[in-house]
Amino acid sequence: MAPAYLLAGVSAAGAAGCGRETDLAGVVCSLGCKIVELPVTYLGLPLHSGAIPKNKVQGLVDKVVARLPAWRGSMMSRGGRLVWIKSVMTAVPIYAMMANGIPTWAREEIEACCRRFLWAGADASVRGKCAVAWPVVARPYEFGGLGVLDLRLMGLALQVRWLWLQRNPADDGRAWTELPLKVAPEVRCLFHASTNFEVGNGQQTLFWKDRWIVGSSVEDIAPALISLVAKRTRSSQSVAVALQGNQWIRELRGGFSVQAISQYLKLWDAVREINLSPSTPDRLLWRWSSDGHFSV
DNA sequence: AGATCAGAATCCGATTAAAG
DNA sequence: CTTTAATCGGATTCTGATCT
Repeated sequence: MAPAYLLAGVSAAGAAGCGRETDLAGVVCSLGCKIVELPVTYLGLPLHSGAIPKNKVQGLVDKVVARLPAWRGSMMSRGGRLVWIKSVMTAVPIYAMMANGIPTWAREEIEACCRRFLWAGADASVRGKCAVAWPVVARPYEFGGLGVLDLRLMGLALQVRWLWLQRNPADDGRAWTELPLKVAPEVRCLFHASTNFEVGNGQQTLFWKDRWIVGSSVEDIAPALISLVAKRTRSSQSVAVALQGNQWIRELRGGFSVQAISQYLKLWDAVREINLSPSTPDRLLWRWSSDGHFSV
């Protein structure tokens, strides 16, 4: 049996009284796990009840710095240092970026480290030695860069991956699928802008938010109409439920503006043509790849 | 050869956003 | 509602390339 860790704020549980303590002991007994006080390092990552403290993140930055060659590249050509950056330096933070994401300051410190190494080598200062700005270096060759990984964009992509795994109907059966996922708003925007749903039985697709009507969402077609729907409904009602006896129309509350009426008619037209096929599940498609799959 | 220019990093203060 | 952190814009600093 795989070892499991039950992580709990022991001080909080202790304050709650001994009744809780015995409950806890029962859980520990039946699960065969142990109790650790937060914060803790789990699978090489800092785990914390609140925000991850700065010194834990600093440890990650230090790990990248430690990967600099001992002689600081004084014996390496600039091309050699570039290869080192691409294959070693930028690979170190990938794991942490995938799990939690890393704060802006940490990413900038890692980039500054790579920048100093590439342009200045063993010299301490990089001022005035950079041939081109770092955002240019971090572009693919075909866009005039040196093909170094852009850590900000890679971080976004790695976070989008969680949303993809959560929403992909072809990939269900994950225990955390129904749990709320905490990602940055721009990650959600990127996911929304990059994905289409191909509706089958309509159970996995959100009627109001997802892009499922020939590449656009209800939000795109009828922005004025959206405000008449309860927030909770917007983020939970599936296409299947909404189309069942035109339930979606009953979700519209409040007075219609002229604009809303015209958008309502437009949406009515678009939705009328949709036929669900109960036997096929919905499909989630990544718009930027030919096979519709997301990969990083 | 010396002056000047261009491009980039870094520093610093002010504004804005988030957390408790 | 206050404190703290993040972000932004402008000023400064630095070096190599170019011009006179």
